[in-house]
Amino acid sequence: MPTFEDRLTITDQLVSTLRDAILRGKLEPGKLYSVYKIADEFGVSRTPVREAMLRLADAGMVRFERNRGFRVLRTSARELQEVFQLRLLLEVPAAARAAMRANEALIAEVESELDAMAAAASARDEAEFMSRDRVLHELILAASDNKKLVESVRSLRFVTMTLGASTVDRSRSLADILVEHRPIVVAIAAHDSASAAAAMRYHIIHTGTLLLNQLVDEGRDSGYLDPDWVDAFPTYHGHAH
Amino acid sequence: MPTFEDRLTITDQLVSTLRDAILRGKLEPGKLYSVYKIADEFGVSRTPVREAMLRLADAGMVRFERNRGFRVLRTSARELQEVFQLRLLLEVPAAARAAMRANEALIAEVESELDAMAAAASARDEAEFMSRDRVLHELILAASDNKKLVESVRSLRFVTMTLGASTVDRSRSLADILVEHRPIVVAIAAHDSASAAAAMRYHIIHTGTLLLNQLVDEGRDSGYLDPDWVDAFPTYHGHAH
DNA sequence: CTTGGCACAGTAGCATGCTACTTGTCAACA
DNA sequence: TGTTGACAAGTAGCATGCTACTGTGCCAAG
Repeated sequence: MPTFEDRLTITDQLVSTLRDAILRGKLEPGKLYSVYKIADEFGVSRTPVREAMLRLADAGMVRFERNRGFRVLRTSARELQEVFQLRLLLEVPAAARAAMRANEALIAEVESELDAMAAAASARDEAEFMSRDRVLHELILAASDNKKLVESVRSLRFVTMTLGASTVDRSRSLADILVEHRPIVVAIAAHDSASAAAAMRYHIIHTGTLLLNQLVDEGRDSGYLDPDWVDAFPTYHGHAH
Repeated sequence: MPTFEDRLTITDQLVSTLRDAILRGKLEPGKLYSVYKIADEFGVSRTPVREAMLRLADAGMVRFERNRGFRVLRTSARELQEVFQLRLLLEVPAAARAAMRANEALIAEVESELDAMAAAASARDEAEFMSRDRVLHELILAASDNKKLVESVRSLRFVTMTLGASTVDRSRSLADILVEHRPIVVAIAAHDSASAAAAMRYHIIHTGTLLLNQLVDEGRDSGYLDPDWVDAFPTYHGHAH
């Protein structure tokens, strides 16, 4: 008896839709919205909208304000630093472990994903590129055989993705980021965990630095920034470079 | 004008209450419950109960089953391994950083907490002991100055706390666990980050091993267990021991 | 004894009703 | 002009109504 996979609830669909809306800037940070209006807009009742927003509130993307509405939260530079510090702690060892555990199937997958990223980069298709980037990182994380690790990083990444909608010339950054991924993939294919770790570390540091600079350049968030955030935690580095 | 702190919503109160109920075994793992009955029991409507359970479902403590109820999930050995692998990745560097950043205030706090743990241990007050243990770990994590790190570990710990209610002689383990905390605190007070990392690593490994063995001894979860889970990820160790 | 189907009770998911509270407006007034 | 205060609009939070769906038990047919 083929038990059908539970069909998605309206709430589940709204979580994705509304999260995308926030990430794409359709719901603007800092502004107040109401469950009433969102529900009308989507032609559903208030309940699933509220439940979806509560999930996003849990993830730190919005905040409910009693009897006023909910506010889309602006990612602060501080948060960005915290996220990239955690990604260093999690993804660098994960890359090393992926290199240790890599089999032919995984190697084929990551190489295929890298090719797709290259294609998206030369096509200047930023959305596709970012999507492929995410998948590649998740492949590497999944290879470490720890589901909670994958979930942790996934939720961390949502925080940073809010910034993707800003209007900066990315053509160069896109190529840059691509170049950083190749040594990770190569190291994994060669079962060279130290190199994989080093390459992943370099990549995450570079990406984080770019995003932080972007935030500062935009004049947002004059708050405290730790210039040494990269070396805040002692970590497994792979080899020095 | 003293803006009063928003009074807690019923949902917020229920999240704590119901989570405690699960951790204390009042809601039994594997059993099906219904929002209807819980709502009646607490004298509130179904909505806040449902919203609270949805938060716990997000945290992985329960799972809703369509038109059937919600099931309290049993922590599997697999999950336990994953949690302790992540805690190694996060708390060991955090301990090292805490040692680097420690000031008089922090040192006083952790030492005070350690004393309280010792008192609770000799009084065989397991609940108090576990509570102090949690606070000590959170102090160390908070010293790393990364709120998302604190939150990540906090949610990870909830998963393992489900096991606390089982009936095993803990008097020895209690003393054991206390002994492991002292070198962490001493290293932090001495600003010796390598020793702090090594002590934290040893502690987490020992605690994880104890809980895993307990699970296996109880015959639960015959599933796959990686005997080398400790060394799965290359990490910063502090010094060898 | 086995099988099948059929009524029945119980539930999540969604829709909607209701209320206390917050904020903004604007007129009356000092 | 500046201040106040009643009033209106809008909202989250909670309560409740409604429905399609699920598993269970009974009973009859084989």
